[in-house]
Amino acid sequence: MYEDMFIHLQKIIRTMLPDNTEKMEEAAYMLRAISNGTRLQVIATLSEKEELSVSQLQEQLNCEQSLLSHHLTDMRAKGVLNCRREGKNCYYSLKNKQIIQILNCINSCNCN
Amino acid sequence: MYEDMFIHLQKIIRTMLPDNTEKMEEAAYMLRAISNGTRLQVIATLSEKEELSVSQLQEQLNCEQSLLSHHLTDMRAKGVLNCRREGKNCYYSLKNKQIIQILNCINSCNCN
DNA sequence: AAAATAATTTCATATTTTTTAATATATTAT
DNA sequence: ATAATATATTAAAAAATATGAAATTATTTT
Repeated sequence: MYEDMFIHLQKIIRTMLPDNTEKMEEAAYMLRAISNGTRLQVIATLSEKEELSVSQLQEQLNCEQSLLSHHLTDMRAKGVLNCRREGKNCYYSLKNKQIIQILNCINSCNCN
Repeated sequence: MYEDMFIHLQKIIRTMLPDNTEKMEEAAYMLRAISNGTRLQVIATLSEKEELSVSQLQEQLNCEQSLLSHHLTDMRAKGVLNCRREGKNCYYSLKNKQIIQILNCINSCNCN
């Protein structure tokens, strides 16, 4: 559905004004695609391992097969992840590594 | 409940590893506190106007009274917003302006 | 071709989140 | 004290999301 969720979200945020209800809804919709423990784990794992099959992810995350597949399918549909089939396996990777920055930027803000 | 959602989220992210399920869940929980159109609107509006009463926000966002109140109450509980009573009015403000950076950083990342 | 493996899909259920309506509380104005 | 205004709370309904089980598809191995 979405080519690249990060770029998409970025575009929305760039052009959004507080009173633009639609844009805000869309940005929220994108954020919700990652606002889940398992999904954050997927993102964090793939930021380290580059590419992993569903079963490899399953092992790492200790997540039930079907549930993980549901999450992966949806994250792919929303442009968070990429998927490549090789034989029996499906290898998932981050569509855009910059998505990690959503986490990193929070990390690197100089607070007081 | 949470003193400052941003700081809290920051701490979690700083110390989180892909395999730390609990931390990931907590980070996701925090992100969900802002992954909603109305809530993003509140944040964006308060980043411009500093402090607004519920009815002022209501007007700006064109959001039903009770619904807005629910959102505000929850965002306050999760440390996103601050609230100050003055007479009949309750003035809400961002607890930590850096929360805008969650949006801004997405905006300012140099892509590809 | 049958069995095995990897992953997705479908469907039903559970849980969470959002929304609405009605009521309650707190403060100020009359 | 009563009425009016601003906001919060409670309770219920509606909508969205997450979860798990079973069936299905795709590919490889035997």
